[in-house]
Amino acid sequence: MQKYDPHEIEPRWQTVWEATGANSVTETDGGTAAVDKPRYYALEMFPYPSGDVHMGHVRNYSIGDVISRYKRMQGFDVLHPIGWDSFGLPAENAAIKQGSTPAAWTYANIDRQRASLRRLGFSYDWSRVVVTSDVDYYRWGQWIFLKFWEMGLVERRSSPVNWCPSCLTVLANEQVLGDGVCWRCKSRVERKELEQWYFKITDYAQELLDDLELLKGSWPERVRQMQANWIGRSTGAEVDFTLCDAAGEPTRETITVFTTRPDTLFGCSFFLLAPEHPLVREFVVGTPFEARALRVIDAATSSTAVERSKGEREKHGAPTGRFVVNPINGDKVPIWIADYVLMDYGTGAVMAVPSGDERDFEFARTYGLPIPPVVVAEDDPLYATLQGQAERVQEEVPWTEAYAGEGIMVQSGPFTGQKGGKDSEGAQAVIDALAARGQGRATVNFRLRDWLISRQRYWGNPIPAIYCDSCGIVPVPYEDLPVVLPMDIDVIKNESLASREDFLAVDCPVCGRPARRETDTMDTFTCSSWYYLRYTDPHNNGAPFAPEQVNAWMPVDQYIGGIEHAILHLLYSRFFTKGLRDAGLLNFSEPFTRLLTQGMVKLNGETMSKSKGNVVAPEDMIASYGADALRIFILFMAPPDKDLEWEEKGLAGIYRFLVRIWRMVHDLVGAADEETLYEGVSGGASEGGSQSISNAFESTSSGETIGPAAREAAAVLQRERHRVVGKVTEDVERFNFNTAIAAIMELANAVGDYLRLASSAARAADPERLAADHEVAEVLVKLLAPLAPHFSEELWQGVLGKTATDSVHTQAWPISDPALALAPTVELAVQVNGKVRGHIEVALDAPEETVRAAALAAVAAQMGSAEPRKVVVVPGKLVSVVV
RNA sequence: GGGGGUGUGGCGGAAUCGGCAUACGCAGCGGACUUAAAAUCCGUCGCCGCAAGGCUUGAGGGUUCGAGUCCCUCCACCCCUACCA
Repeated sequence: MQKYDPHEIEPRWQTVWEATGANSVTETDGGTAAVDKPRYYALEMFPYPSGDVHMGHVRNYSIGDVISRYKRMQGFDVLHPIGWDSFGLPAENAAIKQGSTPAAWTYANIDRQRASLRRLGFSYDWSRVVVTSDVDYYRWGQWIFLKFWEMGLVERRSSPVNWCPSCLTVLANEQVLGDGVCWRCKSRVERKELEQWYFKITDYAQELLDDLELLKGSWPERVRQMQANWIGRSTGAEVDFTLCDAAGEPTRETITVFTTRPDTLFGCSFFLLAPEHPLVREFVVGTPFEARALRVIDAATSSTAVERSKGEREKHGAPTGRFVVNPINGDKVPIWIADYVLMDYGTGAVMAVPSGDERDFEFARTYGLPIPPVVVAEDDPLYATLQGQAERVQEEVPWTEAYAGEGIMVQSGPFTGQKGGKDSEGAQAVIDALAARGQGRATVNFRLRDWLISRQRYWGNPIPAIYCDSCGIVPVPYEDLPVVLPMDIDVIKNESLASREDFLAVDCPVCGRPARRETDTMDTFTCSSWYYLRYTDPHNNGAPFAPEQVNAWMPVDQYIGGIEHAILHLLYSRFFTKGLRDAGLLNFSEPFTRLLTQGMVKLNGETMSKSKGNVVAPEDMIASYGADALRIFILFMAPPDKDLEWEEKGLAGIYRFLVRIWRMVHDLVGAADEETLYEGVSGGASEGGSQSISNAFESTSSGETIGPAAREAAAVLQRERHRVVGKVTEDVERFNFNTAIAAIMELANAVGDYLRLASSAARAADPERLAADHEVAEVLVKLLAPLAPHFSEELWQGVLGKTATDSVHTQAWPISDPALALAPTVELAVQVNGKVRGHIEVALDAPEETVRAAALAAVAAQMGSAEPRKVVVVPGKLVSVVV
């Protein structure tokens, strides 16, 4: 018997599988002909080539590989691709640090990661690799940009953004550190008004929200909730307030606000504008209010969006000296500037109702503004006081905080007495009254903002636009694509696309005169928003993908990745899918039918990270125990969606498990010899010895038949086999890989019990026995095939005597016969008053009366003279006696 | 503040529909084998107790013949999100 040597076995099978195209899909003629196998698209989020493969990748890709291999054995034609998300800022930073170019650094990392993924034995179709920084890919990203532009989904407009004056680029909010400095150079980030490119994802806000319903049950609830919150739909009303001139007289102009509580309109005692609101300066310049107002504006605008939301909650504001008229009651209320009003939500203007809104309440207290109560809880003493009161109370309410809940409207003119609250009858009544006068209307607001996609960065996909002095901003014609990104930009010398004349210079496609190219590149999230579509047709030279290919494979049946992408990547991908559908290129609306978000791999309760110096390198683990053991271990230690605690001893245990199976399979088919059968484990740090041991073989008179205890063990094994096949199948379907592996271990334990009792000589002498044993060995190896592919293939072809054309990975998944999993008798627990007091063994099909009698007899002693009041018989489980 | 989640032995975890809590593994302990060690194999392993027995799924209550699981109250921790009008 050969020793289990993963270091020899694993590379050998990897080479064979690649040479035979074992992991490619079976369709042959471009996917147009019907394939008799059902298709299955298994996808893991592709890696960013930031360095070596880490344990998070191993976990992510192990999950995907088990699903892929399992589905293949179930008879599916499986698409299981891999690629690299290779544009992005880290490449530029690393290039500067290492004196290299982003391209050189990126492609070197891809090569290293590719080698690691190969060593792990993942069943990728290596002929379909997609690398987003390859021109063959990103040119189609440009094509999609143009398509979206054509559809009106691209917009170039001005808005306040985070700007790093040292890096000379806009930064995403998450790239601004908590104290308002650039994550890379630590210089102070500024708010700047800049023209940028946007994708109008808000056009799809409602559909992106509605379609989350389609994903119910197949996406984690958490992710659906996060997306729903992010989209943030609010129902309410727009209300038009009439603006007064500097003298305080009403004009014909109005300012519109959005509110979710029109029922509180009578409680509006002041009116707020965001510091960035264009009207603010107009109001205060040259007035006594100017100095104070400017201080508030400066303080608010110099801080970043992040700072403004994370800093202390103290509210700052200043009066503008102007007034508006409340359309519902004609009240003239002052306009203030407030730093908690956001310019980019709603209209940038807010009607303040301090009695009904916590923030307005705080602001009113700070600046001594009135707090008239308008919606009061019925059981609040204030309700009784105000109910019949004719005169309006503008003074402070006796509350210490605003009341934002449901209640009854008071001091609200004709609406007094109606129910108030969010989406209440009162709210609807107020909307109707406003609408009748043309001063308001029901509306819906979303928190979702348009997607700012332009970056002043070199290492990204160039935006295909041209600036012409006479024609303005012009799209690059489709036939002129790709706009090729120069690979040799010297980021160390601070070179950029803007400094490259050969890139910049272009003739205007409309008028033919000299023009300049756009030098901004696209956010890398645009690259990852459609890569899964390209996998279905990765070498297409005439289009991003052919409709028949993409529609045949998509949507992805199972998507697997980290929870950190719960919002951005997954939302952007959903948007792209809907956009491309509306472009007529796709016939589906959601890209990922099922989503699994895997947990993190931790060490001593902490996330592994280079900076903490607690990284466990997969390559080291492969070197010690092999890829198969590593894969099983990472799946065994926790359910896939939970964080898992790394423990090297656990990995050694899995290695021992594999060695044990290795021996058992040899033993079952009579390929083991006493000399080597129980040889020591040679993995890890220890050297193996070669001591054989004598087993407690049951002695038989002739040595040619197995004894009664062994026969019983064989019967148990047979039942275990069917039970475990059923259990593993169920568990893999549910992604409970940890319990699937535990079940295989249980089968191994049954095999061990059997082998210990039945001598190899006795087994060899009985052809029927030998055939049954061989079958058990095959089942064991097949169950392990998705988990430990090399190990299983070696046993399949090397020990079970199968041929190379008969790979274990093309075998049919084993079938369980539930009837054969059942023992002839079952043991039932007998409870007396809820406590287990005894056990009985009864025939599987024993009638209830028999079971009942046996149970009562078994606990007669415990019951004493007491008469049973009630007896509950739960077939196959227990008998519960009440006395 | 809002949303989501988690709490079970020394540790990772199991219990899928309300039915014998602690499967499977790790660590530990005892034994066999060995000059010895490693490895392997066998046994043991929730807590208290010499035992009989009692107790045990974050705490407390409830429903039920029966609750880790369902309901109520509370505690702790984690994640996400946040001046969204």
